Amino acid sequence: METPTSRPVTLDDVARAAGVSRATASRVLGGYGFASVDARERVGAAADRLGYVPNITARALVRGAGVRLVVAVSGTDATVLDDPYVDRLVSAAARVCAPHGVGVALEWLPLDAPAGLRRLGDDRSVCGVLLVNTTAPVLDAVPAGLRGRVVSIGTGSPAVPSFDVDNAGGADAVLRHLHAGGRRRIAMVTGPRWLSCAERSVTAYQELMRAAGLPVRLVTGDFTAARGGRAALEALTRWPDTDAIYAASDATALGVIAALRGRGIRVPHDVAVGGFDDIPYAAVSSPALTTATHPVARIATAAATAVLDGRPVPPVTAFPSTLVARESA
Amino acid sequence: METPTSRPVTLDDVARAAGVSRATASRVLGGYGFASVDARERVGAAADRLGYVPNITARALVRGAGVRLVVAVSGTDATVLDDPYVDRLVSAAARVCAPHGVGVALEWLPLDAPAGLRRLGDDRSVCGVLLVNTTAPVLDAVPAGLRGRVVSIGTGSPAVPSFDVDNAGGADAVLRHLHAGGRRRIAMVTGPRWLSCAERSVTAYQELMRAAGLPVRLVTGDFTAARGGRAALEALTRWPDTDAIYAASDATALGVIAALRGRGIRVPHDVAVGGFDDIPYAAVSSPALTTATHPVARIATAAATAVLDGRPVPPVTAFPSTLVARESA
DNA sequence: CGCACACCTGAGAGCGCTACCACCACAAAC
DNA sequence: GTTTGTGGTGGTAGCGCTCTCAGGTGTGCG
Repeated sequence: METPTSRPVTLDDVARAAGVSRATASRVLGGYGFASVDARERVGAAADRLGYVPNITARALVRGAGVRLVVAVSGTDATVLDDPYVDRLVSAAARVCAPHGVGVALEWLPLDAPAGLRRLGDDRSVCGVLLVNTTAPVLDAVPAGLRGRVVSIGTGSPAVPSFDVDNAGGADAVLRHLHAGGRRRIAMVTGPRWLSCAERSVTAYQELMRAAGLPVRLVTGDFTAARGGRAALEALTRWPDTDAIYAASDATALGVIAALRGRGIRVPHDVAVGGFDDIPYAAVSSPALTTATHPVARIATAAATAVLDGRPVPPVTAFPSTLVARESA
Repeated sequence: METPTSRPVTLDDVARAAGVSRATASRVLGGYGFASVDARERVGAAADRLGYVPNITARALVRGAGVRLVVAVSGTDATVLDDPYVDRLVSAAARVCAPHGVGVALEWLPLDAPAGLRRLGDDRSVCGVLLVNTTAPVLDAVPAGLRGRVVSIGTGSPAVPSFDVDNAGGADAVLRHLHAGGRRRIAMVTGPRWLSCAERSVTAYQELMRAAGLPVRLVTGDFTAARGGRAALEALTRWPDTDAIYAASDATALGVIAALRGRGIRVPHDVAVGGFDDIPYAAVSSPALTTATHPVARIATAAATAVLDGRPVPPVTAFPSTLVARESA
């Protein structure tokens, strides 16, 4: 601020201005070790008089700390990065990381790519990794150097702690609501079948149907609206008496509703529709979508915080999912 | 990979393994300066045999380059960071930055806060700033040290180049479509009035209405669905004969449609609704939303690339917005 | 033969910071 | 008086990398 030259202000400048050594200035600004009240005051004053901002890069280098948190999303191709769910995750992580001087990078991790993970483990500028939508083989391939710096959002494993919504609980809540509403021939549009965390809601569906003596009607989806619409039509073709459709995501459910409307099928009169996620648009769809909550931002925040803190975390952290009953079911 | 100790592989290790100096190894791996074919091969082989990954932090320090790109979103409070639009921006930026070893941080920039900007300018670990939804005063407060490293998404200024969708063009396209459909009493739900890039669509609306001899009916919104719904009701109360509503965002439009449905007003039969953004859910809403495209990811990609490249960019880059006619209008 | 001009290489000086270590002053304990 | 802290301080060795510079070796040309 005061420097006539535009040369950035360094710790040396502050130390000199305060009449102390660089070591003392570092101690004061870093808030560790001893420093007299006098020194603290002089350094503090000099620092904000000069507009000193510590150089995160230099600090990270000497401390051996990373400056990037990588969000690695597994999937068959790079289009998995286009999912609004990923957007939300990245955004929440970037918000948590900002005050720590850490930035977030987003990468696609091919399903069969331990190589990509190894590179992340060997990269000293990476302070942590958030594995998203990953599978057991990928989790098993996590290199030792990454242990403790990586958490999974979704599928977990003994080696990698996981953060996720209670998929089974959320599915259960919506399905019971459907059942309580008198629906007895409930089809489900799933997420990608290779995604084991998504399979938990499929399992919940299957168990509930069997327990209630109801038919199991599964159609594969991929969380997108377009695929959801096609899946709904497919379900109706295979089982014309279907009176409810449970979709594994709200986007899927919205696609389902649109497809049903296109066929002149009334929701919820003819077919009830339930979703999962409670995205902002669920409340304003027509009809308003009955769904279960998925606190994506909170999950990402917790996961990023865990990595940033570096403290050990429990192997599984499940966030509760609660029913939001609206009009569609 | 081969190292028995888990000590990370450094350039020194590679150089030693290849039997050359660190300088030569650096030249080969950095791809600059001269290096014999022999040296190139030996260094390359050693590098991937040892699993060498350059330490971005050290490189950034010596080069004086930053490792973070900050997305700073202006607004009256921190809730502006919850907007899916911001999520999309951050995610796209994070994707572009990843291969460059740069991470993205997300911050809220209070509307009256040049201080926050100055700190970013003095921070040597910040390689660039993406200013989002900002205002002229903020733009004027951009410190000299940040010039050339900052671009704006939305409002621009002589000092800061901007990237944005052609707001006026998109608004125009939707409004003309409304007019062509026979609508003559068209109300508009705006974005936040302090946001000058959003005001461009308001201006387009006003000009078109005046040119066509139609009444100007403005209600203030804030891009959210909830506010859109309230705004629609307000418009209908003030001007009961309104036959079309143009919303400044798709989220707003979805809220408008939900509110109209709640009042038993048919869309588009009684009131036509047009939006702006063409979010994924616009295609599956009921009725499907007529809107104009807003290539958010492309804009963010271009903006981030511009900052990363560091080359001068034209003062204004406008991305075309095209009409997507669906059912709601 | 000498000179210019390629191509190629290694030594080494930092980038800005942290943290280890040695040191000093002074007070309390022996 | 000596020992043992204990608060406070500065010197300085790096963290891993880039890049300048000085110094090679070879080839073409006057």
